[in-house]
Amino acid sequence: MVAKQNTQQKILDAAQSLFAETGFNDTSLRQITSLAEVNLAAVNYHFGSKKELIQAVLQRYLRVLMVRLDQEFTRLLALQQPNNLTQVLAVFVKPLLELNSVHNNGTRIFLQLLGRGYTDVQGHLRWFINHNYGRVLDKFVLLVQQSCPQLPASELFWRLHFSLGTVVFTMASNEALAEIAEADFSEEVDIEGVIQRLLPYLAAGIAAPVFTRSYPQQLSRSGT
Amino acid sequence: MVAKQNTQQKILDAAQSLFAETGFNDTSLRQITSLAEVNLAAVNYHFGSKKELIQAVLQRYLRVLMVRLDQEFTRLLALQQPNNLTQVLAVFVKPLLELNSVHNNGTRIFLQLLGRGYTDVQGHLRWFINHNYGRVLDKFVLLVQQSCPQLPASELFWRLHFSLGTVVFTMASNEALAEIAEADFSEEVDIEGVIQRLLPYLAAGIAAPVFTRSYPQQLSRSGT
DNA sequence: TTTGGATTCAAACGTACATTTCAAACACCT
DNA sequence: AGGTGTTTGAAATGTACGTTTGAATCCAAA
Repeated sequence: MVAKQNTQQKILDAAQSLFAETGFNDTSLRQITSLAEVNLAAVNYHFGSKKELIQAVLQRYLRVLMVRLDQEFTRLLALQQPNNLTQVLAVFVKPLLELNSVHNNGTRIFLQLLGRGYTDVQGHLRWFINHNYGRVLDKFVLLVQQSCPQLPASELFWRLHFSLGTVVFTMASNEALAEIAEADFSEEVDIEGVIQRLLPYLAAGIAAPVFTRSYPQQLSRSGT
Repeated sequence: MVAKQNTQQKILDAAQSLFAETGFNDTSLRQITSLAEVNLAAVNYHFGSKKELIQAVLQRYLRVLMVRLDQEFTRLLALQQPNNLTQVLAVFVKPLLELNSVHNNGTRIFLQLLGRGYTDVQGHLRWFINHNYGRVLDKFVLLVQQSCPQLPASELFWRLHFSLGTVVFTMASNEALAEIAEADFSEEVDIEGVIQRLLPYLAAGIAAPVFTRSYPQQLSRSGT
């Protein structure tokens, strides 16, 4: 009984690190089982397939995160008043940082996994999250809508996905960026610092004045 | 002579589409040569290896784009005065759209390739671009610095990479996003429209007020 | 028309992968 | 202690990949 849990945990722990670092497709079961020090067949025995292992790795975090996010969103919605956009975005911070209780560096690993998932296996993770947690995310969209009533729905759609891209890419490149930042500015980079740098950027981007047609015509005045 | 060019072109054309759609690692030479209707060995004969094919695909666009960007950056720098940030960002638009003359849908394909390259093969493309075109990009950073003199260098570094993430992720997910947008808002989505939507978002994010330590403490007080 | 380098072709090579198999080892229950 | 269902182990299976090979074919210059 203990042994089974142990093997599953060892696989999950090894898998998440390799997945976060190298991506899902570029990490082999042999690398995972070798790092986890378990037999190659253990993955298929305990999880069925590589695909299901990927889901299990993500679910370990998503389950915890989404419950917490749902709480926060529901709380803000209950206030029955428009909330400041930065406030709305800031509710992500605590639930995300609490993922460190799921596992060491859980926040960083989860966000890296998210980045990998959205770019590696095109469309799959997007569908999975929307299918399982769409109701939670709808609350978030509603909150943003309330705090930016001037924003058309389609513009909001694009800007939220721009923001998703910002987060996801930043986290997928986290290691490289942190290295450069430490070399060029000798500043220590932890995941919380990056998140805090992200918030004002995202808030300003989402709430930016909307584009009007006259805009690009002005720009291209010196040519077509 | 004609035949050789023809085969190389056919390979490049087939490869770029598949790379953009499926990613570099998840596209096999067999898929490429099958779509191009050439022999499997042709890739290794004409390009040496898959890695060199990837570089050739990217270089076809990078060469054209970087020359044009360099022109624009140099022109703006010569003005000897701070330029509006939106103006600086807008200089990307024309050179990017001119990639459509390299190939049909060249702009979309190149940006998708860029997205794939920055996330698929971790660090490789970043190094390649920095190594070959670092001097061009430095001019861009200088321009942004001039238009946002209040921004510390390290903050600028992060925000430019946030922006890179926004662009790159948006383009890598372009197809999925366009589908959703058309289904939910029945709006036609072309690459130019996405770029024009991106500009105000990026400009606002980059120029956002800088984060201060007291900031999150204000937030938890329930309102600004 | 012959020649010789450039290109194409079918086939094979070696490697790595996810998954399966089945016997051995294990843990728990009576 | 003995039997049962669960877990582990080493090995094999079949598939797909990037690359290589060497003969066949093409094509322009002699």
